[in-house]
Amino acid sequence: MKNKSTGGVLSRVATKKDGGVVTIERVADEAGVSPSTVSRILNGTAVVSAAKKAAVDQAVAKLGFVPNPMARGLAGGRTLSIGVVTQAIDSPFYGASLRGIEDALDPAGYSPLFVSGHWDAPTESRCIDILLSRRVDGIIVLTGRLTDVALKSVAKRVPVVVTGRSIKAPGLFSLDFENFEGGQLATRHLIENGHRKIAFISGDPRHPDAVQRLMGYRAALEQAGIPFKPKLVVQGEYSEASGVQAVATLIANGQNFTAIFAANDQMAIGAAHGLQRHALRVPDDVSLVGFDDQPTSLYALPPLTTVHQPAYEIGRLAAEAVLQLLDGGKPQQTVPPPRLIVRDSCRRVKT
Amino acid sequence: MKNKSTGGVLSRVATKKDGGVVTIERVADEAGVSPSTVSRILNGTAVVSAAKKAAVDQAVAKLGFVPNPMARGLAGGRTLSIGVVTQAIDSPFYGASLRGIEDALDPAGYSPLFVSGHWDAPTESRCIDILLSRRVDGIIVLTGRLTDVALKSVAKRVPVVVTGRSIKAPGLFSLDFENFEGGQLATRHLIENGHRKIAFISGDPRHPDAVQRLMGYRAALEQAGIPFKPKLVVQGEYSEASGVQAVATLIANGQNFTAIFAANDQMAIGAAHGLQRHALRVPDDVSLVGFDDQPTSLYALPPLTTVHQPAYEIGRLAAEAVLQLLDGGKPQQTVPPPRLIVRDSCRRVKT
DNA sequence: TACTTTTATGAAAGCGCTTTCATAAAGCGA
DNA sequence: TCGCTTTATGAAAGCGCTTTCATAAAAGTA
Repeated sequence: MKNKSTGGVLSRVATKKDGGVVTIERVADEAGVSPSTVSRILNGTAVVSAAKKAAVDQAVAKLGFVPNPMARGLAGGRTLSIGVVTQAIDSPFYGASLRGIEDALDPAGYSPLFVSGHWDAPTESRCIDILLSRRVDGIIVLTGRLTDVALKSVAKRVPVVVTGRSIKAPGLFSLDFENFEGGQLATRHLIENGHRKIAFISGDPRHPDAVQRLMGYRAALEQAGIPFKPKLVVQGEYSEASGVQAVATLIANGQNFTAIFAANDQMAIGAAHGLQRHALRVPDDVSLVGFDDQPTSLYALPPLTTVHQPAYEIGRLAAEAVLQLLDGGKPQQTVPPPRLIVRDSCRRVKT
Repeated sequence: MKNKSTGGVLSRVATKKDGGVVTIERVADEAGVSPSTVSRILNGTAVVSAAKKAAVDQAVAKLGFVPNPMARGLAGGRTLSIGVVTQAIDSPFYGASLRGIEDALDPAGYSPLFVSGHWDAPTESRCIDILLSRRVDGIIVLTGRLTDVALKSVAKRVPVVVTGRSIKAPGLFSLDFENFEGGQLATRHLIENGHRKIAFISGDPRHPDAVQRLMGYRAALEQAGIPFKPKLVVQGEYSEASGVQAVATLIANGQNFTAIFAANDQMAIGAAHGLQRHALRVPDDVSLVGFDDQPTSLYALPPLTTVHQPAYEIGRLAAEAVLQLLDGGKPQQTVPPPRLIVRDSCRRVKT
């Protein structure tokens, strides 16, 4: 009882006195049943008489027994761990998703194993190898550069959930955000505010989501009868620096614009920065819209109008989906639709 | 050979055709030696004749053998995984450290297992239990709220490296950043620029690092012969929102100040925001210094002058330290000293 | 050459758990 | 009540690896 203060395992694992590590066998002895029975109760694998169950539960509590995940994994072929391939563990956007994953996995007794792909297909492939070699029970891929084919092949080994695209395959579930609609939403907002010369800072065209946002931008333009002007589109790479650079390019090219829509918040922040270097103020001279709604965008100066992407939610849903896949179920989750968060970085333009 | 394209394990693990999973036994058969010998070669546990080693190496390559970490862990008592207790996996600051940890652990064949403590001692304690129950070989605690005593007790079970404080104990290594000096540095910079009314937005007094930064602030004041004014210190909690709030408090209290030093960048950004709400401009009306040098601070408007804290480096060093601890060595690493990064958020004040 | 000591290698015993497989007990219909 | 299926439980066989322990061969000593 004295150990209660520390809360749990902390006081029991690998303690040599009191006769060594608490194993399932010791629990069985204590409860007067066989190890098989203990295992069955622990995993709910079979019906066991109420009396024995009570005895075992009590023994488990008394001894502070915690099953050894390694032994479990070896014997049962499961590791209770889910591999998560993220692109950059320190990206503000992915961070929220990771937390969502953590939160969903924890109650199910699963642990996430994070690896970073660094936006690079070979690295990502290596990451998956590492995860596979660690025998994870399932894999979550947060966007990434891997081809659909490669993913499908991984899905033949373990259940896979991938975000940011939509493919269907056995053992594979994809969770796509409506990037097209998001792009449309943002652009439309600008148009409704009277803007007609709207620049777009795009992401890497190898990202499906970047492409879709661009398509959304073009669609909104078209719907409003505004001709698409290729020169107003500059390619960035989702970093602040590339946002700064994009603005420099736009201005160097002598482009005329009253608004900028950046394909993510980081580039929008960079753009704000770049604009300031050219003595252009947001929103007085140029309106600005971002994409993602990262927590910090609320504190940008001025606070950034942006398309909200439910990063935390996406992580949570992805985790729930693998869990279902593992259960042999058919996941059905869908990501909430994009919402425009209107803040102070846009201004109505007089026509 | 056809499998080469995917790069590795991907093509081998758990493949049922070709006779099932490749085990050490199959390798042994292929090489014409016993499993023991293969194990010895794989781990370098004993001297083995060059001929057999060559045969085994070849068999390993041919079969694409990858040892099962679970079996390894069960048999050898090691998991080749390191638990990492972070406070918030989605904090921009910790992200960099996590990447540092990842980078240092990977080449050694170890994998990090991340769990979030959410700045809460009981949660943190539970996290450690989870890690322990997963039989991690070592633990890295990034700051956190746990008492020194609790940490020492954990260190009795597995090697522990903790950042953000300095305690000495067997099996425990601490990696402290010179927060005091950092605080001094920032404050001194402000003083050198003619400021005498310098407000300080502190962190939670339960964080040793927050306290030390405050001490540094006071020390710099004292050295300059500026009397310490308690009313100029407002407590925040390391979030943007609390920075906004702190400025509001300062102003509501009718405090007079020409500069603000915030104990972290997030609060500094919040403060900039709060100042703007009161029509105060940075740096024209109020100079601002942060702490941490988060990547985004470069893109704040104006770019934030701040104290650089080598987050990535800290993670890397911590990981190297656990690895050494596991090796039975005595880690010696020290964190690089704080550096002031001067950007545009400060202005010289006329005296 | 006959002996002891060292060395490379294999056989086998676990690590702690899950999961058949077998079995004794219980339930059931007639 | 008897023979049948159903059910709860235990014994035991692994999961894939590491690590004693034992042993045959090699090396060293006198």
